[in-house]
Amino acid sequence: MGSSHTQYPQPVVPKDIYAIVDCNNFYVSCERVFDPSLRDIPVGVLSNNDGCVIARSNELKALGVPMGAPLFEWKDKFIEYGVVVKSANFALYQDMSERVFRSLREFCEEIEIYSIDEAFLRINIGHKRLIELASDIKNIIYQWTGIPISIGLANTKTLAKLANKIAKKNAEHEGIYLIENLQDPKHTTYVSPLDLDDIWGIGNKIAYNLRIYGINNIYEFLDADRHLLKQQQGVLLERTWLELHGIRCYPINITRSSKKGILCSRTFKRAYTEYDQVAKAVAKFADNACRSLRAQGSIASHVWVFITTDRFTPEGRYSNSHRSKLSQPSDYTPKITKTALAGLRQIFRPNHKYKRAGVFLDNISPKGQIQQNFFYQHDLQSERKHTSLMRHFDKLNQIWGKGTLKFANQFLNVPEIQEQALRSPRYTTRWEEIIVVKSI
DNA sequence: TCTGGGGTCCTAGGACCC
DNA sequence: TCTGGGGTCCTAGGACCC
Repeated sequence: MGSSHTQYPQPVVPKDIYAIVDCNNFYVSCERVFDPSLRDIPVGVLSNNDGCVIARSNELKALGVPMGAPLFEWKDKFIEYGVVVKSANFALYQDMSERVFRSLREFCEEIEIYSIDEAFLRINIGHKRLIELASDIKNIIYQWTGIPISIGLANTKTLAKLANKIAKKNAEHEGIYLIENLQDPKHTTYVSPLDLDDIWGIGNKIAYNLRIYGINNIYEFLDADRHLLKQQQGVLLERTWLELHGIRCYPINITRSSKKGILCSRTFKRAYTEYDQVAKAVAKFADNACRSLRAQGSIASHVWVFITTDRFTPEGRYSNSHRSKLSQPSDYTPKITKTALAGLRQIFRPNHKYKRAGVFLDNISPKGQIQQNFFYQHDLQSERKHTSLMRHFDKLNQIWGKGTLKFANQFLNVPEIQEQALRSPRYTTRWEEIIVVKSI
């Protein structure tokens, strides 16, 4: 036996475990909650302008329809297979998302909302029957919201994401999978068929590069030299490697951090050639971006505006952007809109067919924390006035519906920007569209 | 012809995620 | 005819300063 004086590093016994809760085919599942006739048939949800497929039911995936499939290319196949497509209804999805997370909090207070359909949970190891607990969560969420979920359990976020992928792909696990140690041979059956880019943090490009180094699958990646990975691909890949070995690099962030940039942009249904058409769109995007900015209590100091012609037509391609620094950081819609439009003036060129535009607010900081610039002290009073005006503006639009109040520069006489022929009613957010359940 | 070195800040671009 | 939108983080390189 070794000397009792020798100190060996003890294996860390985790006190908790991470779970990722992922809503299955979220947008499709939301549609199905309110329209049961969509169950068990291939369903797709479409992007703005009903351009391409952004969510697919399992039945649609089984037909080989990829993410982002353009509707016009697939139309005939869809008709042949009896596929139902729906226009995206983001207000509904956002509302359903909040319901799911509210329900999750009944089980666990330490939640990080990672995306509209995913959350990380920190579960105390005291719950030793992990699978049973996960199973309870899954059943209750379905019961309360109608949304099916999958749960991956592991010691790190990256492993939990991998476990989740396995849970989804292998029906026998009923949507729940636990990885304590990825090297354990019991996982081989499920891990071997996965590709490098099934790992969270490894995309197309890095998977391609790894293959060049002779790393072709997850097990070869695990055996790779950590320092070499860092040297060739950077710290992010090193962290991925560590996380797969069970070493935590990414903790669960319970406090929701505010956004560091806010973007609002759209592809137009038809190309615009006139300045006024593009300007109207830009004004609308600036307005939307300012709303999110105020909603998180921030101000921005930089305003980007960008325009671009159709990316699929090579001839006459033009795209440009302009960045302005505000004299003072602001959340005031008229000021930001004016700045965006001034930027647009700089980059707009006639005789182009513009297909897309956007406004991006950058260098964001919390409101009220910014030091007043000495030279702008006299603006203080007008700023207070602006703040009060925007508060009322937001309040009224919240009560009476988005778009009740608008600024004049959005009233240029051009057609509506989006077309969503197949959108389902906003069941949960609009009184006039809510489902009426007849009582007996 | 030759022509320092180190630090910081900013920006653009790339890669990833959903 | 018709091809989404909104984020994050890291890094390399330039500007600028001493």
